[in-house]
Amino acid sequence: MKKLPGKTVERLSEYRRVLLTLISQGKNYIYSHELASLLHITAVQVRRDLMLIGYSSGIRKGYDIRVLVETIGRVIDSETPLNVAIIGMGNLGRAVSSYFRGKRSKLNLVASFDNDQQKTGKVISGVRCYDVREMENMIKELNISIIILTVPPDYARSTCDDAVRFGVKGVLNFTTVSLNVPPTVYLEEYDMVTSIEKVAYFVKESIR
Amino acid sequence: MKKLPGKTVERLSEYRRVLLTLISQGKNYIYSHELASLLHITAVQVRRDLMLIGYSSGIRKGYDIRVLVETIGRVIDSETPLNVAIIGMGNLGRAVSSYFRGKRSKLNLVASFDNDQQKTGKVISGVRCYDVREMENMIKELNISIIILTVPPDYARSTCDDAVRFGVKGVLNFTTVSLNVPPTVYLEEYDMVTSIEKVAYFVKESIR
DNA sequence: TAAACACTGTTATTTTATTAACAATATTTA
DNA sequence: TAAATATTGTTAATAAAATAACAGTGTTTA
Repeated sequence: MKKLPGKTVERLSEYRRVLLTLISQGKNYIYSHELASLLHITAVQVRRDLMLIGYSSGIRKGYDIRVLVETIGRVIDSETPLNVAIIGMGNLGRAVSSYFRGKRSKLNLVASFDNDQQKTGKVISGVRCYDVREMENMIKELNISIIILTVPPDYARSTCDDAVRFGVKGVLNFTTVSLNVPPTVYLEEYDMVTSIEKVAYFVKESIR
Repeated sequence: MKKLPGKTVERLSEYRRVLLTLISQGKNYIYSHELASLLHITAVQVRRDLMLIGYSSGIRKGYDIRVLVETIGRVIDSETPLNVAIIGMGNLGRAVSSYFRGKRSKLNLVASFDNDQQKTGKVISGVRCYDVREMENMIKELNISIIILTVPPDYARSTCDDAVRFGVKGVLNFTTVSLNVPPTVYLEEYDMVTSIEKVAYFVKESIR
């Protein structure tokens, strides 16, 4: 299948998230307009995304939620599970760990790293925490291909460079520092201050 | 000034973030292509964004960083500061607090809320933590117009509804639950699991 | 069972966002 | 100081994303 636009991948992930909660609530079928309204988008958007992944319900009483979840998984999940590590087990690292751990069968959170001796060697928020100096060994040994970077700003660049050198292929950067990676590595950056400022901007504009 | 596209607002916030660190490093001027490369975008993008906010350097040796920061502030910041509260002081709430507190002069983090008696009444990560039952009083008393929602999923909807009822105008939702707000309220949602899945997708596609 | 309806899948259109092109001009160099 | 260069600001072109339109077809209703 042709590589999907990033926006579509994001929405597919969101579809699955709400679909999984609907399953747990005992729902079996869902119309495109229902799914759309749960995510504040249009039904056309939903149908178009599903068209892109080649999914068709055939019937006119909505999509079979289980089948849809499975189809989305076949498209966006890796066939063989990918191993993930969190670097920096401060508040944010621990938050990410508890949000994420065990949620997706094809993404295993296999390790975390920190330089604080109080943390290393222990299991924190469900993940074993290693000393950052063990990064090279563990990335190779555990075949870690994705890191989530939640270290203090001063350590961000060097830690990322190291991880890339040790073979990591994807980086999710939550630090306030903008990183550089070679073109063979996928980098996603998120800055929560930017999100807050965006909210503030539109609030300001609306109450003007 | 006409309302700016959300994407431009995001980039302006990012420009300012890197410009502030550059100032602290003693840099005074910056070319559009330098700023662009720091954020992995093109120089045209930068110049176009600045055009949108009506900023012109006049000279050909880059933008005066201080002036640019000030101009961006005039556009995206509220004239009178906006008050912000974090609801839910778990790991994520505390992380947001330390990322954000004191960073922006026009956004004051004035309170946090939790239902854990161990936390209420104390100052946590630099912010006073109130009992959620005090939300109505405090939102009104402190004139809180923006909330950052970092509560467990089960509390997300009701907490958001309450806050909106008490007068909040902007919501930044970090929970895994998709929310509904009236059209007068601005809602921004971020799901870190989606970001991780996006990274995983592109990693998987690149190593195929 | 026939007509009305509702929903899907897909193409066409519109809108938004990004990139390219380039004239104007400050700055640098010879 | 004159020519060459580099950078900006802006318009034009392109690309990407979202929306609208609608034909086709299960499904429901009378």
